[in-house]
Amino acid sequence: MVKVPRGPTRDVIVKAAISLFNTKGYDGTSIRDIAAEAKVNAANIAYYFRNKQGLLEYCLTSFYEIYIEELEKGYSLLDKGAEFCLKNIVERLLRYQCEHPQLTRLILREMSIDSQMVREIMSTYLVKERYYFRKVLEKGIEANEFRRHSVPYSILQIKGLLSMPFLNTQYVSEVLYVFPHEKYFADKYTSEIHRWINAVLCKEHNGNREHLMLL
Amino acid sequence: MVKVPRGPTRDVIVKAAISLFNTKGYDGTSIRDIAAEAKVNAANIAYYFRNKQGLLEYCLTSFYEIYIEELEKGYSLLDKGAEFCLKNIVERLLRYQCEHPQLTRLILREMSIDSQMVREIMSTYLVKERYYFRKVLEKGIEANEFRRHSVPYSILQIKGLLSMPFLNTQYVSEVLYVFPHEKYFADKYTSEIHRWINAVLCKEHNGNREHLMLL
DNA sequence: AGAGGAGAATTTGTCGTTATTTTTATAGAG
DNA sequence: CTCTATAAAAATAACGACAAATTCTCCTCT
Repeated sequence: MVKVPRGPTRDVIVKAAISLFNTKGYDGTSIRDIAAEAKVNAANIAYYFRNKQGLLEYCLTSFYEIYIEELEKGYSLLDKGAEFCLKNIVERLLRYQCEHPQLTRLILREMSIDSQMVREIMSTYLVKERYYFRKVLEKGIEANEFRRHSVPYSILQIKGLLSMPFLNTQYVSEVLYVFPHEKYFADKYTSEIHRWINAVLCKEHNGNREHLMLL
Repeated sequence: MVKVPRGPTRDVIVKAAISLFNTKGYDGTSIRDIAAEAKVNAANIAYYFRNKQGLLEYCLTSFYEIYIEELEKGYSLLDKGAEFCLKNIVERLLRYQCEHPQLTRLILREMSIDSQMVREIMSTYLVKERYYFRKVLEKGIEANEFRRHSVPYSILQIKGLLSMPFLNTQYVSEVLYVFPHEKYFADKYTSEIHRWINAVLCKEHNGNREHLMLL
């Protein structure tokens, strides 16, 4: 965990860094770029975050701290039923990701690189994430709410459904064209994933067969 | 399209480049890295591919040429029904991607960066890809095979399902643990997506409600 | 006055690229 | 078959640009 001095300059730097990492990639962004974008001196970044890697670590951890908190809030509802719990988790995570689309995209991308650095930073969070998902799905099968299915595969699918909209702007732009108000996107997309949960995971379910048309 | 001299050295370079781009990212890989990995001199890369970007272009286009060909082969079966056609497309694309996991991952990652370069190289192929998917889905709705649904959203989902396994090795490793023989992964995963097509897209369908359990 | 935050300059290293040279392969003439 | 002219392929060396990190200097508060 990175310990970082506080101050208004710090937040300006973080904001600029996230934006640039997002559009140009971590390796493609220089400290000078960030300094220019944030309108601060390059040496300040070293002061606040020790070095470039420290800045990235701070961005990632500060995001995932909250992300896992949201996940845990949803998970705490497991006693109200696996389906309800899973849908709540999906809603929370999606809303949070929609509030931080740049970071979400950045993480998805940098995670796919074999740099030990990002892997190490994230691995703790990812283990937790998978753990909670697995518990919910297993509980659902146990409680006869969900059909028997391959849990790791379903986790992979859920994670994919949650990640997709942030990964490829080309495809998302088409969806956003259909859902023009971005602020409603989280809600709309949440309900789409809920329909997926109904159709693929749940056993026979009232309303399961309703039309998928949203337009 | 890039015109590139032939020769055994060229293929060695391409192989090394794909491997390194995949693990370290395009910006994170230097021409010297590639040269070292391929055990050739750095200047040869410039000789063969003009410059670093030329090398990337060659990697991407040579992949996507075949990718689109496979897509078109599947699309040509549209008169045999939208469901059949879509499943065939999925099977082809997934098999092809499984044969080139590194390139698939590389493309997914670099596409998500706002570099005009990659975007420009890929845009033609992506337009074609979306066009074919859209046609198949619209045909399916028209022919009353598929339920009415949001086509752009479904394309996003299909594309996501196809991309997921290559994006995040952490999650995939769990799936591969379940399906230990990698060569069968394409088949297994294809059948999972087929089940998705049945559950989410198709109207009432015999065998639709069978268990999803694969183990 | 002194501590700590911010800017400037310097150092060191690496990047992509190019210009040039050396080696290898190919083909034609004697 | 040999020798040489010619082109292709590969290796070498070096340039200019810019990156990150470090150090030094200046400024501003209490």
